[in-house]
Amino acid sequence: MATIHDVAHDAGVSPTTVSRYLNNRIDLPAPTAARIDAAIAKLDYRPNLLAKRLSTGKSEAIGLVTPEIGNPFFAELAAAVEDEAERHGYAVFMSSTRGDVSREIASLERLRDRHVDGLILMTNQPDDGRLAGLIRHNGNVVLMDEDISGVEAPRIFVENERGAYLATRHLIGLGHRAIAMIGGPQGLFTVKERRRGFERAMDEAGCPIRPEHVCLGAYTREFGRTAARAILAAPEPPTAILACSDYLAMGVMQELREHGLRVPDDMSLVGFDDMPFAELIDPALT
Amino acid sequence: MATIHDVAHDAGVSPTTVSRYLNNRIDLPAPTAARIDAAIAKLDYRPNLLAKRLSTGKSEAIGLVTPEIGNPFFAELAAAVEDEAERHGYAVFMSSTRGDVSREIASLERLRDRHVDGLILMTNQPDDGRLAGLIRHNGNVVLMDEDISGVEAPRIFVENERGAYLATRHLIGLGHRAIAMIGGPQGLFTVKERRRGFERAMDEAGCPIRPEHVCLGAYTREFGRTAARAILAAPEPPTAILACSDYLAMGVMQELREHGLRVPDDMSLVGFDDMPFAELIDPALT
DNA sequence: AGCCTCTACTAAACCGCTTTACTAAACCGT
DNA sequence: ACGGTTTAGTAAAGCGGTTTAGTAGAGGCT
Repeated sequence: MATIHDVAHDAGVSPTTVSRYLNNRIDLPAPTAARIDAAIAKLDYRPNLLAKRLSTGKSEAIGLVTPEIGNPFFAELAAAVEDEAERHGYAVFMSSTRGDVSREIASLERLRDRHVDGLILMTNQPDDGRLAGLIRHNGNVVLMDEDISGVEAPRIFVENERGAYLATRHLIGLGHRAIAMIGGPQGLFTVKERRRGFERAMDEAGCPIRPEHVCLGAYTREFGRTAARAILAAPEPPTAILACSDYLAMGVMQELREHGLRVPDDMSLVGFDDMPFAELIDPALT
Repeated sequence: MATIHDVAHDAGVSPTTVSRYLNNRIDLPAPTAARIDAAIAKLDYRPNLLAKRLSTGKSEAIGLVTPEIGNPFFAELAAAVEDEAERHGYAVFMSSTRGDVSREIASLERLRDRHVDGLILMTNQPDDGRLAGLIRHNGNVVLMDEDISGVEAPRIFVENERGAYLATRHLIGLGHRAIAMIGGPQGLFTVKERRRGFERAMDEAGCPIRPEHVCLGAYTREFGRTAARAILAAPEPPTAILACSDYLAMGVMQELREHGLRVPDDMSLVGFDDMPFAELIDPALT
């Protein structure tokens, strides 16, 4: 493959000139520029990215770390990230951590090793301090969806508290007073916030919250089922459930169905996230 | 950051020796190895990947090109690819083409530009020859899910013909004789194969296929709806539909629902792909 | 004429690692 | 004692760009 030297030689200039011309760091007289352009076209020259990166110290890539890329919620975010990155000439390295901290750490090491210039990090479990430490040390990390405490980094979140508040208001508006809430892992930022929104709505409406109607555990369909089972077994079951993710809601729905309960006739259900397929299931998920 | 030179100096050897030692290209006496290890630990040395890549000419990354990473079918494949790549120390650069040929071409250019060492390519539309040409020229491409004609490349496919055959047999086994088929874009490998399977099953059972019961167009939910509408409007509607992707099936389901038809009471429906959420919708998608 | 400024470049160092070709010294058998 | 082999390395040339510091020559001003 042609190198910048070949181009320079063909155009009768130095490699420096070609490099600077290609990077818009120099204004060349039209004839010279034309000669370089011609040489590039003739030799089908493409700059060697590997060399460029070593030279500049930039990898022109960002990492996108999600708990599970196969989860439509994250996949959709990933697609959007990729779109924007591409617009800026950046590549996106995606990885799924499967809730494994060591994989999250590995992605931060990729950052340190200059594999990527920056990282968009989404986690879904409480941090034991290790992530926070690494992020502080490396910089160039943006947190998304879920917070990591003790970190100074740009962060982008859903309005968790408000979302849960509105969802709960919705159920209260339908006449429900005994409402259960199912959420993700205890200690997680989104869980706390959504719970706060739920509690605020309930408080404002003067609805008591029974402790056994609040189930926290994981943002998985399986936990949705487990929690629904527990809630149904409670002495005084609720008439509505706020599931703090659509995955949870799907699990709840399955469990309800197996108990012969119909949504929304026998039990009202609201999800959180509005995943692309939420509207496809029957009944469509609120 | 420490470089290989710093390590070499600290350990009292040459950079060559450190490099060879780290790449297992040399057997060093234990004391020397220990000195190098100590120096690495002391200096917290991490090889500069950018430099390594320039030197070796390998990017240690592969590209994964999907029509839409937000589509669970591809997202799940992506997660599996990532798993395996990581096991081999490779990163995965993912991209969604949105069915845009120019994006598919761009990904092949990344291959040429050594952005990635190889490519796993999934397309979902017929190629006009441009892709085939580029692939032939670049090499190191693996085709997945969908074929591109005129290309010599490793390829991994679903058993399309057999899948459609079995699905159709299933419907026939339930007593259906008038079965419609909805598929993706005309000319696509998977479409042809699945259609062949459908036709074979129908032929074997002696069931006639009405031309207006075969709708080809796109692997989208929207086309599923359109096709279902057309099929319902046919003079003699079928009693069952084979939708050649779960996305199509979802569209069909929605349309049926809006027509007040129940699945499977009023119309049988079988999907293709077994997407992760296929079992979650109600009724669960066969 | 002499000095300054501007244009249009370039030489060479550098990024940090890999790899080829080579050597000094120790060992070994006869 | 000597030639051959093995051990334990090393020097230096890449890989292909970018960038800093600089220069030759033309033109302008006094």
